[in-house]
Amino acid sequence: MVTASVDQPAAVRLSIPEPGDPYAAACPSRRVLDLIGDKWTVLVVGILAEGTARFSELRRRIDGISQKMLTQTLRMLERDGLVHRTVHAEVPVRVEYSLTEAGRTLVVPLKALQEWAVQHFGDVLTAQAEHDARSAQDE
Amino acid sequence: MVTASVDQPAAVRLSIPEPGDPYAAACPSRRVLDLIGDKWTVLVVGILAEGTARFSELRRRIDGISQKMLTQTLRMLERDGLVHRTVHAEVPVRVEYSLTEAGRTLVVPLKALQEWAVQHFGDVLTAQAEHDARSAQDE
DNA sequence: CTGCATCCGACCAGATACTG
DNA sequence: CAGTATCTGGTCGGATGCAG
Repeated sequence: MVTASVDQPAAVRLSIPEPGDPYAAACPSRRVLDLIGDKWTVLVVGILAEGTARFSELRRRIDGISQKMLTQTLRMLERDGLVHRTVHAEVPVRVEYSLTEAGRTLVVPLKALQEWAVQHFGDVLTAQAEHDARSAQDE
Repeated sequence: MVTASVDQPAAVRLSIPEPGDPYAAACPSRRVLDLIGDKWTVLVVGILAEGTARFSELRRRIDGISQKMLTQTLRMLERDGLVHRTVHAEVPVRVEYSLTEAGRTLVVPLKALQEWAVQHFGDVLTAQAEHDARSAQDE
């Protein structure tokens, strides 16, 4: 996998405005945006923010997620150091997931986003309906 | 255009727990998460937060975005009522984009997220490197 | 219970060519 | 300058079957 040293594309001739400028393709902070770009990540972190949860609990509470996607999301979060995985050597196996210290810091901005979503999705839907109605007329 | 027909899975047999519960697949707030799930959206809104910008300016400042993706992103944001599009009937044509009132409310949580990204991507990269090193050992 | 491996269809996104 | 149209490879993600 390796994150390869992307050779600075010629496109970036401007000095970088800030230390971590997401607008430069080469900037690693882009990877972080990809992280939240995964729609499941937001939901998983949201649940783990409440406390430790088992695999099957996550699966049950996140409506529509497949086993594959949940595993994949958790692996990624683990790799990023945001989620901790604990395997209890019992039979049957019990696996628990929880946020790490770093993971907990992500909760704050994520909650803000979630609240925005809840507060504004009504407006968004209305705007969509109006827009679509107008588009249909123009045909 | 795409807008994807949301397939209502039979899985949604539960009544929706809360007015806007993102954990229910049927809840429209999921669509809002999809919105920010688009990695370009965050960057476009970030630039427009500074003020009006032309198409080519956006294209230039967002390193790596294709013309097609920029158009698509802007159309989506326009449909959602977050971005306003103004066409100046000149030659050559000039088109300007700006955030609507609703769009500006999105800037706040998005900025928070961007700041988190800038502040923590170092930790994330470190965690990844350690994780990968450990994985390589186990082989 | 928790996961990995595989197959496979659907959608995404880049490249290219053309228009007002 | 600011798009639209189309073709296509690549990726995502669900379903299924198997394993520790």
